[in-house]
Amino acid sequence: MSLPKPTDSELAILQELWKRGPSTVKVIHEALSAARDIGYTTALKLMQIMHEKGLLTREREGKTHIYQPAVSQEKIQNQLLNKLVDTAFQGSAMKLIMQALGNQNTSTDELTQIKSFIEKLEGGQNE
Amino acid sequence: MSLPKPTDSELAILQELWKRGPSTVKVIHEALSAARDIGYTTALKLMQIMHEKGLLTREREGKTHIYQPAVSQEKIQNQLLNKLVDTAFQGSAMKLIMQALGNQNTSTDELTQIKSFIEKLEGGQNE
DNA sequence: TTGTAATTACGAAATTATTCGTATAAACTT
DNA sequence: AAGTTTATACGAATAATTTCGTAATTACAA
Repeated sequence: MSLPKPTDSELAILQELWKRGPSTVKVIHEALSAARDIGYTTALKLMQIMHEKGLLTREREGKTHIYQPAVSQEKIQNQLLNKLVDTAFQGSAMKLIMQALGNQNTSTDELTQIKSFIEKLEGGQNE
Repeated sequence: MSLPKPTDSELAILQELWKRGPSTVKVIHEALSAARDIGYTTALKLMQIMHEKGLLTREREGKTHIYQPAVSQEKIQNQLLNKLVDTAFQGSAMKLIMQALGNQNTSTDELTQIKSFIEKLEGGQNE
């Protein structure tokens, strides 16, 4: 049974939690406020919903709740990546990668890193 | 002024149109029906909305409309890719690429293609 | 213990996306 | 021309997401 795909707002909250570690609604609300107007109870409600869905765990600490992601960043990234590959790139990860390489102006340094990563993969596959 | 981001249903319709070329609602409806249950008027309405939004152009031919994408596949792919990089990979295309390479089990042949594509990019950047 | 501030819980409004029923219009058939 | 078929247009129901106001609860302070 797989986890529900986070909505855009939910993903923004997960990002903050991955970055900051376990946090209160207050902290997350302040972080989100930097990027856009959002009421406190809106942030609260979103986090409550995420908790119900199983995207977050929480723990009571006095009167407040401390929230944490219940899923790894990598897992969610892969979930979103798979979806994009399927819906926009005809299921071909290679197409997506080429497109990303071509249009995201990656630095020469990064290109080198990617290349050596590929070589490592090739090594692994042959032996 | 940029084009609106297509929703999931809209993207599915764009995919069919990119694949098949200019098509009627009837044809698209049949294509979508292969993947999931969807009423004819639902498909029609979606395409009408996409036309209003500027995602599709259309031309009358007798009593029917022939629809076409008003945007290139590449452009939409980049739009979605950019969004994913921003919202899920901290703005780093390289992170996304590495993640895709690691988890989408790309074949050795494809890896080679990607590598030579990178080399071409590196060449272009240095000269 | 009463009051105040901070936090959560709840419910519902607002927004966006999806779905489809019914009415209307156009073209073809007889 | 009247009837049949095929398509569009329109409006509204349903569903999913986002939003926030208000009430209840908790902890702390006076």
